Amino acid sequence: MPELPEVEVVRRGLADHVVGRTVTRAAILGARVARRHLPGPVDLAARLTGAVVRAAERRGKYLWLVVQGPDSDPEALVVHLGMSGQLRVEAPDAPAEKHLHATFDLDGDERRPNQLRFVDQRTFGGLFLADLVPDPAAATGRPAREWGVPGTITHIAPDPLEAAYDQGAVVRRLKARHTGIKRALLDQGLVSGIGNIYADEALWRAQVHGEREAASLTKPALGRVLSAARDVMSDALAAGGTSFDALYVDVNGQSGWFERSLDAYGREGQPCHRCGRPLRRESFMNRSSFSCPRCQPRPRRRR
DNA sequence: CGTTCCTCCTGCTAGC
DNA sequence: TGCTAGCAGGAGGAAC
Repeated sequence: MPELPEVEVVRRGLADHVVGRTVTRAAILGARVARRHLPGPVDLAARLTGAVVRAAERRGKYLWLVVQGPDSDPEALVVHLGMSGQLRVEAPDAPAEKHLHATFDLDGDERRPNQLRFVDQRTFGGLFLADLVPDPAAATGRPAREWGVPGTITHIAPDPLEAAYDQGAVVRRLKARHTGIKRALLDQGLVSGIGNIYADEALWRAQVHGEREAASLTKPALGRVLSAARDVMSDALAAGGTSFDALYVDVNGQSGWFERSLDAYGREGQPCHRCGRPLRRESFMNRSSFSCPRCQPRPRRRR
């Protein structure tokens, strides 16, 4: 499942293979992939045709291409991969994938594949156009984003790897949250980019159970959780960023996933890498959570 | 506003 | 063998 590191690998691939090129033809296959583009798929395709790709940007799990038509201001083609979305760069005559939802032909460069494709099995992902606005989360005294951010995703908080991220501010907001720390980590309005896998990894590193009430943790403990989240995603990016094929903007998440060294997620019954106790799996928020019964004791009262 | 719950979707696996 | 149920889960919106 693509979380911040996987999406960043995709963004880097787009920066290498798509930025600077012009969309000569756009095709949206089916309405669902463009459901968040309110004017509809025909409008989306029409507005992309002839646009130049200026940049590839990301905040948390959201990705966007800065695109600019010949007579218009730059705008954002926002892409969310959902659970199974992939962006690939391929030859236009490559066989259509089973769950192909959009194609974007890119202007001629005979040495490079020249069709960007959006493929998504579970169709939680999608594409839409948005105006670019100044980043409301820009921290004073830090470099602002050159192109701004899409206006429709200003509710998404900065992620731990970007300049606008302010860990102290997130700690202060966590101190006011009367909910489980894991639930809070997954709230993209508080800190973005963390999904179920990296939430479990961060909590394992910080030795905190996910059902501990956020507000009940000390500020230093909250800081350790957030630092662990930043570090584990940074480590995953370093490990996954090296192995993608030039023909694929993303390896699809799979090869990065298998090579990743996880300490908690999916390790039910396997020994804790710190203390040796078998890890447990708990069902929580209708999804699985993995933790060490010794290093991450459950809170006495729920939450 | 904060918080919780539900829903969207397909493919794979476990169990009968 | 073939069926069903359960599971995976990001994010938005409804409901309280």
